[in-house]
Amino acid sequence: MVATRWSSGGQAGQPPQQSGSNVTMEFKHQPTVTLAEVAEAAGVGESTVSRVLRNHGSFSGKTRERVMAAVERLGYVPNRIAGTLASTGSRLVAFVIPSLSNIVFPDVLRGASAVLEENRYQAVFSVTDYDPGKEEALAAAMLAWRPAAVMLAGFEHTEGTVKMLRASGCRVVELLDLDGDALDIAVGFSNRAAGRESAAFLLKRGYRRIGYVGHDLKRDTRAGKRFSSFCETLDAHDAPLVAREILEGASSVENGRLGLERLLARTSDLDAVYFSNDDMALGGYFHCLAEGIAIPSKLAIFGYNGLDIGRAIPQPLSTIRTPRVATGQIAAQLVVANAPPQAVDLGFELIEGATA
Amino acid sequence: MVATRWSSGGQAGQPPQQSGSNVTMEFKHQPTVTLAEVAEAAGVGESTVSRVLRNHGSFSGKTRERVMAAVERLGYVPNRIAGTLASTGSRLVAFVIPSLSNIVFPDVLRGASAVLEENRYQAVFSVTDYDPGKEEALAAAMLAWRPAAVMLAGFEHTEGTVKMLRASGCRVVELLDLDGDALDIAVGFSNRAAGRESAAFLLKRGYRRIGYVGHDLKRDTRAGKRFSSFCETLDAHDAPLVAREILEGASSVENGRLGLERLLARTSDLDAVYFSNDDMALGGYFHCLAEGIAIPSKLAIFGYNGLDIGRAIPQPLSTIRTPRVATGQIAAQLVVANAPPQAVDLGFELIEGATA
DNA sequence: CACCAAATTGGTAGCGCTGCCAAAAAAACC
DNA sequence: GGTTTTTTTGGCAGCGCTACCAATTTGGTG
Repeated sequence: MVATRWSSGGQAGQPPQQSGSNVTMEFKHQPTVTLAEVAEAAGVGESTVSRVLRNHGSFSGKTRERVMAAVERLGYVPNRIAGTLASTGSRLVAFVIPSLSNIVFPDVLRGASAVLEENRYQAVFSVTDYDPGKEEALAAAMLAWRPAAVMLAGFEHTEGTVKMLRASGCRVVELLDLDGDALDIAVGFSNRAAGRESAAFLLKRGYRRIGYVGHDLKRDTRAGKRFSSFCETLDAHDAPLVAREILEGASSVENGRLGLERLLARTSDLDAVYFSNDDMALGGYFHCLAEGIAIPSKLAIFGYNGLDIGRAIPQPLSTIRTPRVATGQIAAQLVVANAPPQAVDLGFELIEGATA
Repeated sequence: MVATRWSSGGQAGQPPQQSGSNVTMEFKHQPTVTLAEVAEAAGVGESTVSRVLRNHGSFSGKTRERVMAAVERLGYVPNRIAGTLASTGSRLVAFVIPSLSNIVFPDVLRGASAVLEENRYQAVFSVTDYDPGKEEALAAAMLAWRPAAVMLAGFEHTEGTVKMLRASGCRVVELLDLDGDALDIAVGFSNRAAGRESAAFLLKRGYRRIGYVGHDLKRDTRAGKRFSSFCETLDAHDAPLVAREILEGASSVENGRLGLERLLARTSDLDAVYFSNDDMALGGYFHCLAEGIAIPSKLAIFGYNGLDIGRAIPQPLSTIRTPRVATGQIAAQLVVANAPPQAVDLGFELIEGATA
C-alpha cells in the first residue's frame, strides 16, 4: 500500500485559491423581509399574518390567500430566532455527543433527526470527544440556545453538568445506557446486561480461556460497564478472564487488530476473545484471517453493536445488536410529546453469528 | 447467524414503560434568570453586564468581579436567542446533508464541528436522504434560523433551493465536489478527476476487462460523476466498461457483496471491478474471500473514499482517499473568517493497496 | 331591523439582549 | 485647583415575532 500522489491541483492545508469568478459579491447581510412588511403588502395586521403562517387561531379563506400571495411575492422567510424569543419554549433539540467517528452516534442522530424533522424541530449538536469537562462546557453553550431538550450519552456527567441541566428547566434525555439514575428521561439498554449475556453466551458455548481487547475505558464508560459485568459473570462461573489488552485512544478496526496481536503474543492459548465493540472485533477477525488462525475452532471472537458489516464478512460476526437508530427515534418522540420522566429499555439482541 | 432473543426487559417498539420514580416532576419552563436580574443583583446597568460577559467594550476590574459574582450566584445562562436577535448576524451554521449512514458526512461534520466550537459557533443539521425536494424544504427551514452559513453537499440543487439561498444573503458552502459552478464557496475535490484517475490506474496495471458495481446514481450525483468520467477514460483507452451492476438504495457492504455476486454471475471473465465507494468495495472483497476468488490475480478491486477499515483487512484496499474531515475543517474556517467566494481544491490521494 | 353570539382582525406589550449615545467618573495635564 | 482627556457607565430603542385582549365584522335570530 503506497500513497502515490496528491491530485487535482490544490493541496490540503494550502492557502485557499480563489476561483476566477465574482470575488466581490455580497459580504454582509442584505435587508431581509419582515412580518410587518408582509402585513403591509397584504393589507392586513401583523398578528393576522402570524396566525395564517402558523395556521393557528382563525382567519378567513381570502385573508389566507392574500397573505400567502404577499409571502410568495416578497419571498418572506419567517425568522425563527424572533419567533422563539417571543414565544415560550423553542423547537431546538441539543445533542451533546462524545464522538462522530463511532458510528453509534450518527446512528442515534439519524433516528432522532427523522422524528424531529417531521415535527418541525431543529437538531443542534456538539462533540465532546468523551471529555466530561468539555461536555460541561458544551452543555452550557447549548443551554444558551434555550433548547426544548438536551440529549447526552449515558449517565456519567460532572457535578457541574448535572447542576446546570437540573437548573435549566429543559428536558434532559440520557441515551444508550440504563445502568444508573436518570436525570429525567433515559432511553437505551443495559450495558451491564449486555456484558453479562456476552459472557454467558461464550461460557455456554464451552469457551473457558477468555481474553478481552478494548479501547479506553475511562472515557467510554458504557464499554467499561460491559467489561466489568462481563468479568463478573466469568468469575461467577469460575472461568475468570485470562488476559486483557486495553489500547489507548478510540476504538477502531486497526486498534482491534493490533490489540489482538498483542494479546496473543502474550497469551497464546486463549480460546475466545471479547472485544469492546464490533470495530475492534473486526480488527481481530482480520488479524486471524491474515494469520491463518481458524475461527472459531482455534479462537472465537465476540463483539458488540451489531454493525451491518459484521454480517457481510465471510463468517458473520457473533455480537450483540443494539437498537441505536431506535434509541434516537424514541428519545425524539418522547421529547416531542413532552412525556413524563421515565426510563425506556429498548433491549438488545444477541446475534450468534459464526465467529463464536 | 441466528437472532436468539431480545433481552433485558423492554422490547423495541413497545410502548415506553415508566420507571417507578418521580413521574410528577417539572413539565414547564421554570423562571429563568435574565440579564436584567444579574444587573440588579450586581448593582450595575444591563449594558455593563452585557459588556463584561462578552468581554467587549471597557469596564473596570471590580465591576467585572461584581458582575461575575452575581452571574455565579444566580446561575445565569445568557440567552443566545435574544442575543442573536438583537445583534447582527448569528453564530449558527446550518448543515443540510444527504445522509448520516454514509460515513462521509459524519466525517465532514466532525471536521467542521471542531473548528466551529473553537470559534463559539453552533452547528445545526438536517438530513435530506439524497432527496433534492427534501433538501429544498430543509434548506428553507434552516434559513429561518438566520444562520451565518448553510453548508450543502455538492452542486446539484433544485431551482428553488438556489433561488432561496441566493436571496438569503447568508454564506453558502457547497462541499465534496468541484465539478460545477459554486454559488459562493466550494470546498472539496473533483469527483471527475477521481473517476479518471481510478480508471487510469487500473489500465496502467494492465486490467482491460473492467466492470462496475454501484449504488443509486441519480441520488448520489457525486458517485455518478466518478462513474461517468471513469467510463470516459476507459473508452479513451479502448477498453470500454464490460459490465455494470447498479443496486437500488444506499451504498452498503452488503449491497457491494450482492452486486459483485450478480455481476460475476452474468459476466464471469472480468479482471477488475470498480466500486462506487469503499463500503461497496469491501462487500466485493468479502465476496471474493468467501468464494475463494483470488485477489488481485483473478479479480482486482478498487474503491473510493479511503476508509480506515480498508487498511486493516488482510489485503489493503486499493482506493482513493478523500480529505473528508479536512473538507469540513476548511469549510468552517472560511465561514468563520467570512472569506470571499472561492473554490478550494483539497485534492485526493490514490492508495495503491493490494487489491488492484 | 334590533340584538346577541361567533368568527375575524388589529393593536400593542413584551421576549432578553445588543448597540448607540450621552452622562458620569477617573485620570492626566497645565 | 481647574481643565481636558480618557475610561466607565447607564438608559433606552429596537431586533422580529407571538400572545393577549379589545375592537370589528359576520351571521343568525326573534
